[in-house]
Amino acid sequence: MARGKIQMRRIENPVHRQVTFCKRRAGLLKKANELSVLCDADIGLMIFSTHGKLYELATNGRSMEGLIERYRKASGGDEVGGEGNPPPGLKQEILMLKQEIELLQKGLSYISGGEMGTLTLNELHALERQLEIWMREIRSAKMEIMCQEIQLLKKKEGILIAANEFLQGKIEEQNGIFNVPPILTEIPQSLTIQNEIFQF
Amino acid sequence: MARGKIQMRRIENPVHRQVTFCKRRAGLLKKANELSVLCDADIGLMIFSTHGKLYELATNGRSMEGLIERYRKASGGDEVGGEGNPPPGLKQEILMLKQEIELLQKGLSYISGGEMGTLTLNELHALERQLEIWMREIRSAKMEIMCQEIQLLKKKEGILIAANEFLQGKIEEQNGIFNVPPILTEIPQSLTIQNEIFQF
DNA sequence: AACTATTTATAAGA
DNA sequence: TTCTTATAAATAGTT
Repeated sequence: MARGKIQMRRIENPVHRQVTFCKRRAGLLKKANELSVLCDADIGLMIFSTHGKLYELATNGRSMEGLIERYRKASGGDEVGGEGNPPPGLKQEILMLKQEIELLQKGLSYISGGEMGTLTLNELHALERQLEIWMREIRSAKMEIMCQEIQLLKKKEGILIAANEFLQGKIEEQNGIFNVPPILTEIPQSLTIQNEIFQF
Repeated sequence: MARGKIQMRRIENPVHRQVTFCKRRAGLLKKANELSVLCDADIGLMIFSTHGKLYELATNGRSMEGLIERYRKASGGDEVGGEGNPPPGLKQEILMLKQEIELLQKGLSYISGGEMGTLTLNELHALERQLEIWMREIRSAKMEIMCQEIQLLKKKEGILIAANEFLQGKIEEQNGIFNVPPILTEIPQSLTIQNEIFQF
């Protein structure tokens, strides 16, 4: 928000990221406090830095524990922990997933400052390949959702344009000789919804 | 912050207060999300309106419950622990990993032909970001290992070349006038071990 | 819900 | 980290 816009995604440069974290963390805490004071709201805020350090705020003299209790009551409370339902045929799937997660756990504990040498180069390769696959799958899932959305919006667009033309006709019909210019028969590219959807 | 400053105390007019609550609540949630995305931080935010209504945010695909668990460990920390004692500070790590795995499991069950609609687009975005981070980390871990290996191999190469030269000298010395061509004083680039390592 | 005149927040640079 | 400053964002008061 200054000296140029920034893209809303993870800041790659670690120094920049750290600086921004400090500044925006302070800003966020301030805003939370202001909202609390101005509107008499109780706010609990927990911020965990990438490395796990905690920054917290509980406003109006509340304790975080108290707010957590209230959260539990307010958020629908006790989820029935019960199980009752591995859809049959999925057990295979689940076993496979467990294995994949096992690999991932190993990878994560290695990555997260765990002991060196826990993972071999080969295991790292396997992990990387797995991640690439997952990433591709996630991307295509995302794409599918977005495409559906686009289809829907295009359909809506078509309907609106048709309606517009119809109304246009009506107006011209009623006005007889008055010549009313078309209102919207084509939507400028820059306003097309795709641009919003793909900004993620 | 507009059309005039306001005092930083409870807004008395209930209508103004409600309007401001809406606007600033939206702003706060947005800011929290931005901090999370830009700096890769996990954030939990609970807002209770004056009348007790809850508004919440848990970023990066985390669950509020998971964040609360992490909060408990990070803040008070009832360090007693039963057993052979995980090196302090690692418990944080473990909690974080548990959350990541939670997210991953969700993602995997979705990916692996699970029911559509289990994951929202937002959760997919979070997953994708997480995978990208892991991938980067794995790649740099791999790089480090490979670089070490290269160092090692270069050292070995140096030693072998030196030994080779030494033996060469010995032979020439013993053979007197016989002129034996050098066997290996330089390793052709194409045979250097780097090429094998980097082909992954 | 929209609209803007202002106030704030903050990215980049030092 | 802290300060500065040009700019982007948020938002108070109004319609």
